[in-house]
Amino acid sequence: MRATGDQTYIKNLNRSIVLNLLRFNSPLSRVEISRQTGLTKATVSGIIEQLLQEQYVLEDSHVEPTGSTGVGRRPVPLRFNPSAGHVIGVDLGVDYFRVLVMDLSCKVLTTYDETIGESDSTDDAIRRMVDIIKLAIHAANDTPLGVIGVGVGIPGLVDSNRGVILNAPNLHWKDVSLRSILENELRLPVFIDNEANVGAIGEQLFGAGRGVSNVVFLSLGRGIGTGVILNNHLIRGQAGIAGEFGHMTIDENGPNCSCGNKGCLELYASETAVIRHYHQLTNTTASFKNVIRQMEKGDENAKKAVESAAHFLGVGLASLVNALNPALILISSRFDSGEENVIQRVSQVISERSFIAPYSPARVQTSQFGSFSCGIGAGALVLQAHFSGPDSQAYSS
Amino acid sequence: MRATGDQTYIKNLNRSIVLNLLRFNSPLSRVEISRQTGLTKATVSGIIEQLLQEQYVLEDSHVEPTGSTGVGRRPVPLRFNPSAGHVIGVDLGVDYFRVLVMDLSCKVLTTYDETIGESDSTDDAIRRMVDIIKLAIHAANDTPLGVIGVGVGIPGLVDSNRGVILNAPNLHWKDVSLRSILENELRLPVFIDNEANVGAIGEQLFGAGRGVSNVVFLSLGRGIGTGVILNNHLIRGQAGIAGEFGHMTIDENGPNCSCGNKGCLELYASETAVIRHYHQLTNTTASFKNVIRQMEKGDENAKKAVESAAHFLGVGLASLVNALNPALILISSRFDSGEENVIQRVSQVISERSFIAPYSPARVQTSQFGSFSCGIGAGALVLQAHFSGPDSQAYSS
DNA sequence: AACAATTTGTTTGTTTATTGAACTTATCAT
DNA sequence: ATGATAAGTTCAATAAACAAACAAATTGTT
Repeated sequence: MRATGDQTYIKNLNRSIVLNLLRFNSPLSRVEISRQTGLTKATVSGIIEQLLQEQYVLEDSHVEPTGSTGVGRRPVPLRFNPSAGHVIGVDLGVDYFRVLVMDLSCKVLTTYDETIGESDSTDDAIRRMVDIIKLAIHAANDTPLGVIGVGVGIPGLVDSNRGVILNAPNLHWKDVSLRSILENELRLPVFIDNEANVGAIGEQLFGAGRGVSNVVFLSLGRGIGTGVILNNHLIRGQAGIAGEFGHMTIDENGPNCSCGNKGCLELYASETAVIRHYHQLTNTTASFKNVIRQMEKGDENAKKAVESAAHFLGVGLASLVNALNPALILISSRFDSGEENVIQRVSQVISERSFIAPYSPARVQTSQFGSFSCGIGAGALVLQAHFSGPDSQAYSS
Repeated sequence: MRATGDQTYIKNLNRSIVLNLLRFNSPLSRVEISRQTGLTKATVSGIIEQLLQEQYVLEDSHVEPTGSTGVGRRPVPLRFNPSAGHVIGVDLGVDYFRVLVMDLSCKVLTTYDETIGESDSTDDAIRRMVDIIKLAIHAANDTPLGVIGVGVGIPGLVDSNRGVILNAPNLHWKDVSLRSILENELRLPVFIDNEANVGAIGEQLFGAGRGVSNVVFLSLGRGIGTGVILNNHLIRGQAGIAGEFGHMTIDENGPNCSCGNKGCLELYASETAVIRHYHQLTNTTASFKNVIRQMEKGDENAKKAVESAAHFLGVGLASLVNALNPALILISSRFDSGEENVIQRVSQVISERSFIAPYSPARVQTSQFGSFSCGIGAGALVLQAHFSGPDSQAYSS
C-alpha cells in the first residue's frame, strides 16, 4: 500500500502535471500553463523555477522579436529540454539486437546494430548486450541527468511486473530474469516488456498515435504481436502478459499453431502465412520481401497471398474492434511497398464486419517508426515510468 | 482539465482511502487503519471524526468484551455503515425491467419486477420505469444520505460517457439519451452502462470476483455479453462501447450473425445456439430451460447441444485469455443444473488452447449473483462512482 | 491495591505547498 | 511621456499532514 497524500505528494503531482504538459506542448508561457492546468501563476512560477534548475526546462531567452498581437509584457516561452538526459532502448530480435541512444523526447541519436549467432547462448547474448550498452553509455554526451534508464523490447512472453522473460520461443530463451541481470550490471533502472507492448507505447507517446487514448499496435512479422492501450494505459493483465491477439482463434478447426492452439490469426495473416500461401500456389519458396517484390511486378499469385493475409487480418481486427473499441489501429510491417493496399483492405473488412464501427470507427494506418518501433518504444517505456507522476491508486479495496 | 493538487485534493484522497479501506475491511481500529495506510494516527483520527459525523462509519461502542490478547487499551472497532444510504439499480431486459433498492454494500432490500409488453413504446417503458423508481425511492427508509444515485444496466450498445443508448436491437431502442431523461425526472445522479459491464463491476466489487484485479464477466443468454475489468478498471474504449467479445469471429466462413459479421462466438455458444443445435438434432423446438431439463433426464442430443456450446465457449475464451490475461472468468447463465459440467468443460478447453495458461491460469467459475447480476451491478456502478476518490490523471495528453 | 508496562487514541505545535491579492516588469498605443 | 494591458513575482493567509508528547484504558506483577 501507500499512496496517501501529503504535501510532498501534491508537490510531485503538480510538478508532474506541469512537466508533462510542457513535454508535449512546448513552448508554453507560465501564464499559459496556469490557464491550462488551473494552478495559480504563483504555483506555476515556483514549479518552473525548480524545473529550470533541474534543466528539464529551458527559457527561450531570445525574447522572440515576434512582433504582433497584443499589448502587455511578452510571455517568456518555456520549452521542455529533451537534451537534459538520455534513454537507452534495446530491440532484442531473433538473430540481432539493436541498441538505441535517444534523448528525452525519444529522438534517436545513435544506433548500434549487432547480430546474434545461432550458436550464441543466452548468456553470451546478454553479455554482449551489456557490453554494447555500456559502450553506448560511455559514448553518449554528458548531460545533467545522464542516462535515466534502459528499456528492452522482447519477442515473447514477458512478465513486465517482475522483469522476467517467461518464454521467448523464437529466441529459445526461457525464465530469464533479464531486468535484475541488467540492473546489476548497469546500475540503472531497467524496464523490459514484450516487443509489441513497447511498440504501442512508443507510437502512442511519440509516433502515429500521439494524443489518441485508445490505440492498438500490431506488429506484423514472422508472427503477429499486439500491444493495446486503453484509456492511455497499456493493458497488461494479471501477470503482465496480456496482448497476444495474434493467437486469437479465427477457425477453430484450422491448422495447428506452434502455440498449441488451432486456427490462430497468426497462421493466416503473418509474413509466414504469406510465404506459405505463396508456396502453396506456386510451389516456390520465397522470402517475404520477395513475395512483395513479385506482387509489385504483377504476379497474381503473390497478390493473392498478400490479399488473403489482409483479409484475415481484417477479420481478426474486426473482432478486436468489437472487443476493445479502439480509435486507432497502427500496423507495423516490413512491406517495402503495396502497404497502402493492405491497409485499405484491412480497413474495409473491419468496417464490413464490425458492428461497432458505425458508432465509433477505428482508423487503420501504418506505424510511424517502422523497424524502429521496438527500439524507440523500449525507450518510451523508460520515459513513461520516469515522467509518470505519483499515481494515487485510492479505492483499490 | 483540472486534476491538480491542493489541500482539498489531498484531504479527499486520504478520506477516500480510509473510507474505501473500511468499506471492504470492516471492522478496523484507528491504529489499524493508520498502519495499513501509512497515515499518522492523528490524521486518521481526524478523518474518522468526519466520517462518523457523516454516518458513513459507526463506532462499535459495545467495547467488545472479547477477552484475550494483549495488554493495553482496547481498540475501538470502526465499521462502514451500509445503512447510511440507498442505491437503486435497474435491470432493463427485453420484456421486463427490475428495480432494486440496495444499501451501500449492495445488499438487496427491495425488488420491483415489471414486465414490458410487446406493444409498449420506448417512451411508455421509460415512463413506467420512472414511476417505479419514484415509488421505490418513496418507499425506502429514511437514511442520512438518502438515495445516492440510480444505475441502469442495458442489453445493447451504450455510450456510458454520454449516457446514451446507441442501439439495443433486442429492445428495438435506438439513440435514447436515457441518462439525461432520468436525471431530469429524478433529480439524482444516473449512470447507465451495458448489462455485462455492469455485471462485471458488481461481481468484482461485491460478488465472486471480490479482490481480483483482472476479471472477465460473461453473461450467457440469448446472446453473449462480456464485461472486462483490467487492473481494477472496466475497459470502455474510445466511445464507451468496448466489451463485445460475443461477436468475436470463431469461424470466418460461419453463418451470418445478426450483427452483420459471420461466425461470431454468439452463434455457437449462446442459449440460442443450444436451442438451434438441439432443433437440428431432434427436429423439436424447445426452450433453453427445456433443453437443460432434457439433458438432466439423460437426453443424449440435449447433452450434445450443450457440450458443443461449452466447447465453443472454451475456444472463444481461450482467445480472450491470450488477449487479456485475466485471473478469473465469471460466467452468468440461466442453467438450473448441469452448470458445473459446462464450467469444467470450458475450463479444460481453455487450458488446452491458451498458451498463456501455463504461466498465468485463468480460473473459471459461476457468477455469484446469477439473475441479479445486472441489477446489483447497476447499483455497484453508482457506488463505484460515489466512492471513487479524486483520480489524478496527471500525465495525460 | 498500587504500579509498571503497553497499547489506543487525542492534543499541540511545526512544516509545507497552494492560494489570492498586491506588486513589479515589460510592451504597445496614443 | 503616459495610460492600458498582460506576464511574472512576492508575501501573508490557509489548510492539511506530520511528529511528538500526552491522556486513556487495559493487563500483569508485586
